Amino acid sequence: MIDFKKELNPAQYEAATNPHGPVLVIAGAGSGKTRTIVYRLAWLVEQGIPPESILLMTFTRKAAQEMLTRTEQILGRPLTGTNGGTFHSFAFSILRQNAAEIGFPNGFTLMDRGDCEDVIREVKSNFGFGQKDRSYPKKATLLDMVTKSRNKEVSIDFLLNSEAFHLACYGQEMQQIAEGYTIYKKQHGLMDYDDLLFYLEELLAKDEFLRNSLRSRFQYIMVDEYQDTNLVQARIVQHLAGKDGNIMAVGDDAQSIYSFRGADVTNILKFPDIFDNVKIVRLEQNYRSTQPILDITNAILDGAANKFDKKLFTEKTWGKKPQLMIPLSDFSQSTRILDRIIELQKKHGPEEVAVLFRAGYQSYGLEVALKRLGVSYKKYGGLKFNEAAHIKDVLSFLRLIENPADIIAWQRCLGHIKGVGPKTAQKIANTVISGDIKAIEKYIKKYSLLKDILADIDGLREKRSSPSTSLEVIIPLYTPILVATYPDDYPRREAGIDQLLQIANNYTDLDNFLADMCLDPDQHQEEKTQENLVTLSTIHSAKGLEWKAVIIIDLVEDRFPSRKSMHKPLEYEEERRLLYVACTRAKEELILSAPASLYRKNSDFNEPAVPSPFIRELDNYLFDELHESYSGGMNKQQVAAVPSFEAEPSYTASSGPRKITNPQKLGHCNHKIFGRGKIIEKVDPNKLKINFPGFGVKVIVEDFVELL
DNA sequence: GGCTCTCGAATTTTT
DNA sequence: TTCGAGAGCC
Repeated sequence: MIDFKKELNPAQYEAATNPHGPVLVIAGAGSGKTRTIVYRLAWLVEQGIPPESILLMTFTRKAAQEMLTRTEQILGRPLTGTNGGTFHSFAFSILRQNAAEIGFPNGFTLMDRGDCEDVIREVKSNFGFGQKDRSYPKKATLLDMVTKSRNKEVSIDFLLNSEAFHLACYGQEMQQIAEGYTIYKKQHGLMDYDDLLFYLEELLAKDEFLRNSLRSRFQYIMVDEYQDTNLVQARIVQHLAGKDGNIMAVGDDAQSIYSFRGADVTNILKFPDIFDNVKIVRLEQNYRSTQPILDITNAILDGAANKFDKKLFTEKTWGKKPQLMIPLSDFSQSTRILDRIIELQKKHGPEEVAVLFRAGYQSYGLEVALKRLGVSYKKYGGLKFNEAAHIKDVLSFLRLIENPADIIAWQRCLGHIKGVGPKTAQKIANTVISGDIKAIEKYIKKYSLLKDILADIDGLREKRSSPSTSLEVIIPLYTPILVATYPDDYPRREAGIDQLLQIANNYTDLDNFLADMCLDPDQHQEEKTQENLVTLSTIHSAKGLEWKAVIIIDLVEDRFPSRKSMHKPLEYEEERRLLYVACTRAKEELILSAPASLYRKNSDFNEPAVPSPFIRELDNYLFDELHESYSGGMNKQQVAAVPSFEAEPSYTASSGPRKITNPQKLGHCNHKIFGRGKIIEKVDPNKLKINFPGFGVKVIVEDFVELL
């Protein structure tokens, strides 16, 4: 038996052992949220609840797996039958069994982001939109708007007016594209990520029998990261749980970082209104981080426009102050960070170090440096394995085995034939679907490769072969295409296809394999990597994880917060929460890095960079500041070495919160001694505040610089 | 209809 | 610099 009272604090205990009815757990960062869920699971099982009547909804499948594994550990026995996963994977499993009922009698194929963009392009060109207009929104933008309007459940016009006003004149056509997109998907048996949720809702709403059977099957429901659910997800939860069900929602409004995809914090706020007799439990004691780290994270939230009523506390009052590193450039940042990784791995263990960043591409420099030194790493976020062109190519063949109506896949497969583009591919596909043997023969005569492709696909469909067997047929067919298309790097891509074959070995069902490649593309990559590696991760993918030492890079304007969010208050605030999430991942050491300049591909110059406003507004007693010297070392609080006019020590933030300015508008200038610099703001009538890479911020009389 | 060349725009986060 | 879309030629 587990001594729950001893293992949990009173609030955690209350949440974990609540016998009946809805519970809302407001769990601050590092407050033992996962622990509470895990003990909740264990408690339910010890009370004699069958594990298969528990449904655990998380944001990634990785999180669900981890919770189930930890529960098994403390229970000391396997937990069979518990359903754990993401909303999307849950939706897929229900929908594939009830496809006909929602208008997909022949089943459906799940599309990833790239497929959706292809459909959008197709629809757009069918309408003939944007043919002469070079500034017409791109397919990616169009898809963004279509899916955002769905996820936020607002009209396209409303969306454009509120957050993309420059596109408002395209509203009418976008609306048509959105409708055409919906029709196209239905006609060809395709679904995107949003469809999984909306069709599930539709099914639950109209099929009372199914709804009741799911309700009686899942007596206990837990939803993690509730602040990141969107409206339709919240309604799905209501359908599944009923008004007074045994539902436990866990979340933290300060960690809401997915509003760009329609997540709505009000879900958490309205939870007590929607369900009856909600018990609210607050977890406020932080068990993860030391006090100096919490001081800085609390300060970051303090700057929020709509303040969070939250002050985390810890008993770990000891600990090192966080450090702010100012490398000379983003290029040298990689080397300096590499030094720190090695040092921190020695101190805390190789697994306990992570480098976090805003966007996937920001780790490229560091990845090159790591590879050069032969240091292995694991990376989360950024480009996905299954987004590589050659992987998508191979998967398209498999998709045609499942779903012959999948025109997008036909276009990918047949596009490799010389002289066949999207239009011809579509014609051939339609001929094949209609079964007009004579017409097919004609095409085969014209395009010799077509014969093999069709024969393989037909053969595999008839035999209903396993995913790996099918791949073994497809790979020899595809390899010549691969070699011809990518003459310089096909060996690397071949290795990727081998890896895909490894993954396929774990599946018996082609349907599930294809869906998982969209729903959870990374899981097997992770298995493949060994333990004991430093982690590189986007902040979004780092949610819910923790390390002893965390390094956050590229904390400069335009990169973090991203340029696009600078002038949109809501997005700007989300960036702040994102930084909050990043910093609260650290248990013992936190290092922030704000390079003084950024390399721009299109100019030979390193452009000066301004530290993120979130950093600038922090009081300087919260962290130690280190500057990179020209010899490559890091010096504490180094002041510019060159005699200067009114030199300011770089960004010590001594003056408290500073005004957010818009450096783009002020432009750049040249100075005889400091060289090229970025103008930050105008001070006095004739003085400028200028950031010179390597020298720091200076205030200089305008006449001494040459404006560029 | 497909392929290639040229010119213009632009650069997040994820299921 | 790179990507993507359009125009014009095959």
